[in-house]
Amino acid sequence: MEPKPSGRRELTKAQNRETILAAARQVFAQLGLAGATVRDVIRATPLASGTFYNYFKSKEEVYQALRDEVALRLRPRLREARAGADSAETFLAQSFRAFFQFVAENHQPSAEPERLRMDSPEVLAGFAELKQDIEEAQARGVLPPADAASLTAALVGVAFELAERIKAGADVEEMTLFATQLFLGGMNALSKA
Amino acid sequence: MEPKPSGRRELTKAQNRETILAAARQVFAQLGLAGATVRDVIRATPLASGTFYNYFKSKEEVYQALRDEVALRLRPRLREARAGADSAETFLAQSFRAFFQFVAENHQPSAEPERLRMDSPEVLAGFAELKQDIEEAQARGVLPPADAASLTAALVGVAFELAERIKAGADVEEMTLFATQLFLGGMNALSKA
Amino acid sequence: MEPKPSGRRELTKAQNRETILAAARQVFAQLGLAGATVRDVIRATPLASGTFYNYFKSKEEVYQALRDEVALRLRPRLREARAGADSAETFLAQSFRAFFQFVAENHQPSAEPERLRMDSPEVLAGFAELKQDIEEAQARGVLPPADAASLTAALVGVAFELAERIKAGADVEEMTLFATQLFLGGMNALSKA
Amino acid sequence: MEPKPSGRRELTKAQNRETILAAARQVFAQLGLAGATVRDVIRATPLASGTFYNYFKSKEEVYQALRDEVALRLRPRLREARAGADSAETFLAQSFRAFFQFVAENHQPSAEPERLRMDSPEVLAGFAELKQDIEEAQARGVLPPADAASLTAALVGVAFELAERIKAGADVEEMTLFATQLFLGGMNALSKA
DNA sequence: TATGAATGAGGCTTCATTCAT
DNA sequence: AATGAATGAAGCCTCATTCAT
Repeated sequence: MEPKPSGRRELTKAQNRETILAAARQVFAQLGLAGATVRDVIRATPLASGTFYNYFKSKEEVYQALRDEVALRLRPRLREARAGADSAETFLAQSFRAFFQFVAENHQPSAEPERLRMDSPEVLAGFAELKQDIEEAQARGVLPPADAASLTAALVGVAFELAERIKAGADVEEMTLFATQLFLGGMNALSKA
Repeated sequence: MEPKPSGRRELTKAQNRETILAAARQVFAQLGLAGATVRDVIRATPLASGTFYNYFKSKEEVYQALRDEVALRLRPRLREARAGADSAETFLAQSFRAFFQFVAENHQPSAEPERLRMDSPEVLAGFAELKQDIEEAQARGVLPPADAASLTAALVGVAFELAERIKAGADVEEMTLFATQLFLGGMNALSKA
Repeated sequence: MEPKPSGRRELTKAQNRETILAAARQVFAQLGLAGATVRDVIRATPLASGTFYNYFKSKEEVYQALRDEVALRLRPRLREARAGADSAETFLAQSFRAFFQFVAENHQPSAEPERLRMDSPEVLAGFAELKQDIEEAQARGVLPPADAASLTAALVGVAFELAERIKAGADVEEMTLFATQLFLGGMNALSKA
Repeated sequence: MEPKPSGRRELTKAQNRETILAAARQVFAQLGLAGATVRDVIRATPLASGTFYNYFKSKEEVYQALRDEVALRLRPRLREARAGADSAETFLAQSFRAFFQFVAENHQPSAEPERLRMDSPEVLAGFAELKQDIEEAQARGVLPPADAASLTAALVGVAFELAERIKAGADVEEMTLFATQLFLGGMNALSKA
């Protein structure tokens, strides 16, 4: 009498997971991770409270999934941006542009300026990847030599901080140009020291 | 509802406030702002629960006091560092060194790498001050011209990100040198563009 | 934060609501509304503290539910009592008797002689109904003319005050007779004035 | 070196007590006895919290003092009203008029329609006094015979209930006339039964 | 006496989580 | 798998009251 559990069920499962993630995205943006509760997330959903636990063990797990999702969407774009780089300038400019564009597309005005925490496996992997790409580029002579770890940190720092200006309305190209020239000149100076 | 005989009267008001702040510093470091509760803070204190509310209205208020306190100790050191600068190199080197030294002295190992939120009035004022000093240094010819807002953001981003390396054990002088040269070369390039 | 295995599932929702109301009735009678706390009510129940909030938002809401419940049981009896009245005497006697009987049946010895507050919608509706019935009875000539609002107030005042004597052990019939004659004679006098 | 504790001190003491009572009157009117706290009363005062306990042991004690104060001001007026009564009509009319006038003068618009509780010694004494006066008046032939206890209850009930109408703006003389005639006719009927 | 900070019991409520349906 | 009522630990905070000054 029951219809056979076709693809319909699978779809529902995936949909429920997405429903929860979407609600969490919104709730975290409004309330911050600290302020949000599992209840808040559930309430922003047509689902029942128990259903949440079929998909996630805790608020933190959802948060983590959200961060990974971001990294998952961002990393390929960054990798691609760096892939075709045959000069320091293209390496930098394409990387910054890709990041700033992503920020511009995805940022949602949030009551909580909660800075993205960057300790999830996916995000850390993205950083490691960047460091590795820098080292390779240095080896290929595309980037001048300099301590890769510090350089990675500096790039990340500048990127995140200028991203705040993007969120506040600054122009993507302008920020890209600024960051690119800063690092072009800076790396040049570092390699001569 | 009956108070106990006490004896806690030996502690002055200011001392109690300090006691709470110290406990909060430790608790937030261990649990993070999100994870910590007012109860946790009180428990890390010899005081009674009600006493907390004689000094702070909420966890957030303590947190804010803590951030302001940091800014209050850091700002004079940064101002002083920049005050005597008669060249771009000294401006940058002394600023970075002061900041990195402060981080090295004050950082406590924390389970939560929770990045300092930078939206407290004191911290924001520190940023505004930096931007203004940069503009003045540019006017005096000490720093080459470039968009001061973006430059401030970039300096802050690099400083905070390299500070993480300091916390992880990196050398203050090394980081100072790296950052200084990065920006010396970078600003030079920017001013020529 | 771990719920215990339960077993409480045998009680239906409606039963739980009744359980809380019954406990509240008892607790309010003993401690008075002012003195009672939500905790007291919960403690007089086999339920968990959180369960209370599945049914009522506050102590006041329970109190209100209790008052309405009383009015809900009393009003039909009073209406019925007045319905068949074809003379002033039956109108009054049956009304007072119904009320005094209700009080005698339902009163529980209470530490707090807290007078029933009469501002709940249900109770007010009961008063309005009485006033209307009085006006109709006056129109039909069953009751002599007199200011209906004042008359209602007077009837209510006498009924409530004599109810105290009932609670203290006075006889229902005796009080009914007293009140009936008082108003028979009184209304007569008023209609002549 | 200290000025001798003249009458100044006595004045202050009495003033403080009055200050607290006045604050309590207001606070109870706004918040109701149940809702008001000692803190609320203190806050409505320029005094320190500890000072409260030099004058009263608890919120209830203040409340009781307030009720007694009312009874203390009302009783003499009622006694006087009845003193000169040489007929049932004057006995009733002067009593009701005195009471309604007192209500009209003293009532303050209150968020809480909290009915005056009538179990304080002072208030009960007032009732006993009334009952006694009624019995005396019956003995003198001024009032017709009827069960004095029930009659007292009925008078009180009507008086309090019509007082609500006074608070709502009804006219003192009108209510006095209504109540007087009701009881004149009513007692007459009762004495004949 | 007056003050007001300290106390800690205990009020109110929400929370994460389970589990019978 | 989905539901949602029940649970009770534990959060938040206010309260009455004391007592050193």
